[in-house]
Amino acid sequence: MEGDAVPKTGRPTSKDVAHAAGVSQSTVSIVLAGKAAGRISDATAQAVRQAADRLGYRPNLAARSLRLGQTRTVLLVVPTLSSLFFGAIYTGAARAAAEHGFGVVVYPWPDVSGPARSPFAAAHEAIDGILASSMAVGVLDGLDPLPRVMLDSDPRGEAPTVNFDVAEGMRAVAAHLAALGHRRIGHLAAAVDAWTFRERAGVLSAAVRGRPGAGLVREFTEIEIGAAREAAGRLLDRPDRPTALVCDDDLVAAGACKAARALGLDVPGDVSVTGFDDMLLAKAVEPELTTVRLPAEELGARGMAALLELLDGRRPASVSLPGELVVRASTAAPRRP
Amino acid sequence: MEGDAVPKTGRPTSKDVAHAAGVSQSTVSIVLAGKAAGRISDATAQAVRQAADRLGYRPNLAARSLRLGQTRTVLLVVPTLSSLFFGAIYTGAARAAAEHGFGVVVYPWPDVSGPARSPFAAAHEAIDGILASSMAVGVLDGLDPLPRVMLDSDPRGEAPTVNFDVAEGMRAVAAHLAALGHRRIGHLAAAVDAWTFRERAGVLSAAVRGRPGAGLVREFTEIEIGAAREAAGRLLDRPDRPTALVCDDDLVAAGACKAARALGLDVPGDVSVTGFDDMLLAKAVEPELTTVRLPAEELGARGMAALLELLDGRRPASVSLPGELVVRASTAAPRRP
DNA sequence: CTGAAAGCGCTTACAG
DNA sequence: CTGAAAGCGCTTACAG
Repeated sequence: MEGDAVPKTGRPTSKDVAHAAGVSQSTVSIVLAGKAAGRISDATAQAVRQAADRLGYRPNLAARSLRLGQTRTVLLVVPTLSSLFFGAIYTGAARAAAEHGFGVVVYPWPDVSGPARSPFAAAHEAIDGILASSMAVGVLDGLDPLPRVMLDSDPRGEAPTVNFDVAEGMRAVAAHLAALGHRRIGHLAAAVDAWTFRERAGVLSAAVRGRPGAGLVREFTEIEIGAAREAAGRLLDRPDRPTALVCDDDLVAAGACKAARALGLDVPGDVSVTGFDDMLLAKAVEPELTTVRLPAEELGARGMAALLELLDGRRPASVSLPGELVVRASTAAPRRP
Repeated sequence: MEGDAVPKTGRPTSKDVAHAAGVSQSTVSIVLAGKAAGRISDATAQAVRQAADRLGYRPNLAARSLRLGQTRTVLLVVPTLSSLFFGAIYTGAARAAAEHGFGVVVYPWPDVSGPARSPFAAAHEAIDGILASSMAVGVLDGLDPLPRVMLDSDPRGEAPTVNFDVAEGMRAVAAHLAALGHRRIGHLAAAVDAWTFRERAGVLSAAVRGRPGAGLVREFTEIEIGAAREAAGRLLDRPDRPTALVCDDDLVAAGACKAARALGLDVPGDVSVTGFDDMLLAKAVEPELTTVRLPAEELGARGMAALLELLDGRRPASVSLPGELVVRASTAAPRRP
């Protein structure tokens, strides 16, 4: 505690630790990197660790990055953070990254209300790889050739993908409704040009087309409560009113329920409604929503694992996570099938 | 386009640009930092910028950070990202930061489902300052003495704060309910040890105490739909059932509505319910919630502005953002006042 | 108006 | 088993 060289400028450096422990900077570096085994005597290693502790030493990451040519940080690009869904993806990704000593920087882009510049003009562009989720087609084209894994995206692209099996989820919705006896189906489709929504529309169309006597009408809507309500109203106003409304998102389903109620229609008595995602909202509204559970946190974690493999020089397999149908109170047999 | 020295290892450096433009590295640095005025001839500056463009040069941030001793990155610590509220704070903070060339790294902490380690053990700890929101008391104690601004936190701490005026918001709720004729008030209080909730409880107690003939009962609940529903059930089961339920969060209010419905009680006919936050949920449920609008995105932006001031050596003033009462359909006069 | 040099703090061959 | 040295890419005095 006596004559330790107190570093002049705030934080102690490895040089300070070396001085305090009476060894060289190289020794400090080797010990603190956990590479002492068979190279540094136990006594010396002990001394280094104690000195580091005492001084409160933490390595300067900028220097390490510069030397190593890598930052141990990856960028997560999501369309917005105004959705629990992407918050969950981040949480999963950050957890998986932390297990490997990596950090995650999120960038909502392109986000109307978010940062205006591209992720790569931002100050924190010191990055080893990119995880991008649910991007509209072409949004990421022509950008950095950094190692990249795509989440919830068209698997036919060049980058490895980690997806939900939305096709299976949508088929389960169609089968559930068919079993209940619904024949006139309305689809409240998200007006978002992304793989997942095209996939859902295609599967639902095919499923209904495959059933004799069944018909499908479709309206597009922003994923927003007011817009969803209006779109649902248009569907519900039709002379051949659908007995079931399949929605691309729980929020859209909430809007659909509001539209039904405004027309004096009971859910699920007069019209059944299904959602997609199974985030918090599905159980907050009344009736609670029949929906497809998409494990967003796991998607983030698996995506990060794949990216870490990629950074490690391996080629990760593309994976598809099952989406599970959760039947709650918003679906029932139609009154007059 | 002819004999440009193609950099060996991927990315071009300022040295490559210097060589391509036929100048020194210093000149490149000065020009690209925008400090050429009166120091470098226009022709030279032109040549540098063209060479940089052509090579696709982008400065290595690790090297810049090392040299400058600062990273132009700040850390945003929030309790969780499983809440739209904190997503909005991030969005606002990131926007304000980007305007000044700063990046923001979010860290949900302590978050059960999030990264396990403290923000300062994480890989991305290369940071100039900290913005922390809605932390439980003492959570940030004993950490880095980095410049810090607290959001939605006790203003009596050492760090500058940027807050909502929750006291005023809660007073508006109490006045609204009083004007409607409610006398028996139930408070569904968040079981979270944070400044904002203690403030709300204190203000509501005082407001009710100040009205002759009025009474207050309080139950604590996690901010979670199932827990809120149970807590609301306990309040609604009392012989002197409250005619109005004041909730610390819209999600809690949604749970309260469910509890009422389960008991055959109409909202707002038999019991009025108010929320707090006015995030998406408030308009997704039925009836739509009377609530206090808390401008979370603005909180993030103002907080970042304050932190940037602090990093600039100035001492920002603490600010308090008004929370506005939004009257919707979940409150009405009690049937038997 | 421009260049040569130092140095930020780290890690990793290379000597010994 | 340990140390001296080089070098990652940048910015900023300092010369000229």
